[in-house]
Amino acid sequence: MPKETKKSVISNSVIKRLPRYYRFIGALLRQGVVRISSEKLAEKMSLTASQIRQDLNCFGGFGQQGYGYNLEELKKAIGSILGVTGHCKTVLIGAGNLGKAIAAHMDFSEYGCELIGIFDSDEEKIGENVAGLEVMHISGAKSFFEKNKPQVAILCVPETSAQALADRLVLWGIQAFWNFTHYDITVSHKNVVVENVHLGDSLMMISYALSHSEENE
Amino acid sequence: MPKETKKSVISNSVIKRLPRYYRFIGALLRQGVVRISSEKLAEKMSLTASQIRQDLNCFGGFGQQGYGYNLEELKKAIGSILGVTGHCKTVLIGAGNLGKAIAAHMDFSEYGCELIGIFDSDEEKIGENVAGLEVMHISGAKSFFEKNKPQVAILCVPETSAQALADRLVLWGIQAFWNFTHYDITVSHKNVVVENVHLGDSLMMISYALSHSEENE
DNA sequence: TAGATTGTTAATCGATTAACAATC
DNA sequence: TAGATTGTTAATCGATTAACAATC
Repeated sequence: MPKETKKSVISNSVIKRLPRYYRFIGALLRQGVVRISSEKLAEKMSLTASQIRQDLNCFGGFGQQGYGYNLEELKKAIGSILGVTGHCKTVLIGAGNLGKAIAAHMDFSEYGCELIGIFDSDEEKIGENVAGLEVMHISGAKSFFEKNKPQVAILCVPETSAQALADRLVLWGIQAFWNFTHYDITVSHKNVVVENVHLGDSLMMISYALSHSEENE
Repeated sequence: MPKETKKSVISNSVIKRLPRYYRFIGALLRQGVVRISSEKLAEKMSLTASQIRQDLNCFGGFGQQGYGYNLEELKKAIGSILGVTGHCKTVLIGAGNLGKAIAAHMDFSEYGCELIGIFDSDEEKIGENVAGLEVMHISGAKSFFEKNKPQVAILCVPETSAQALADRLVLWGIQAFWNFTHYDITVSHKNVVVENVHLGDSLMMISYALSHSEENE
């Protein structure tokens, strides 16, 4: 029987690796693999066996000496650690190109979330159907929040409105942001969960890598 | 005069922080700030002054004792390090919801890239206008690549086609991937630049954080 | 039992922070 | 010149890797 929650504080480096484990384990299961040793998994993921064992042992002894790890068990365990079995009530703010694509593209339930409302300030977009939901005007957000108590806000608005909006959303009870804007929410709201998807930063890393690899050729 | 390229190998931790510096410096400039000390900047960015000085000194002495850093100079320096002045030729593969949104939403030139072609395998999408470009059929990609030599591929295809596609693209000369699929390109193509935008991973981090913060309340 | 492989402790490595002399 | 603040070296901290005894 695995002893859960061994360490009281898990380092951020470990946590950030969990979704990747979860993905690889899922893929292996789909291929019909039943068990795997830390060494074999390490090889597949380009990690060290040591790191895998250390990482997993932060949460409990999921393996068995001489056998390795049972993948089904492991997937369940990591899934429950990541909270994918939950359903955080989530709203999308900003139904532009990107917002719509996110709403339509993501299978929220697979990641422990549930999209329950979409808001925009543009009158033209109100009433549009996006991912099975009607876009609502932002002016109705406050009462919607009071009634439905969403915890997560997806921010897909222009940078100029992001700061003021984030302030209001926190006031209205939002506990976490999935932030697609350039605005750095963490700086002003220290006690709120923020996951930044700075697409521009990510793209710049590519131009950095390319401009510096050319030098070596 | 700043002495460029001081360290021969820059650690990844430093590089990943550069885009954030670049954003903050840009914002400060827009506010009319001319110079800043490492201490003040650290405060604004929730970092330590030490770290900022260490980071910047990997690339050269951009500051001046007793004065601090000139923001305009610094922005130019970091921009040129990041390669935003270049224009990596970029193609988008997959003109679904997400692909279209990325093409329309990103100002590629701001990040040192240039979108020169969009491909899809769905006959229905061919000819559609996305971000000023006509969607082309993937069957024409090879000759397009030979002629135009794109370096970067944005991958917005279903996971099932990602692996085979990545293999072909590498064969056709793609040097970097901006990867929006679940497939881990790095594992099979070690010498290619890969920047992953695993939106699912990012969303899971939110459900993790929320499910664990509730325990503390 | 013998072999395999974990869980865990100890050693190493790298990144961050602190301190301070150099200097604008 | 005196004050401010950098660039840089040294100290600390944390994360990764190696090693091995425990055990299935």
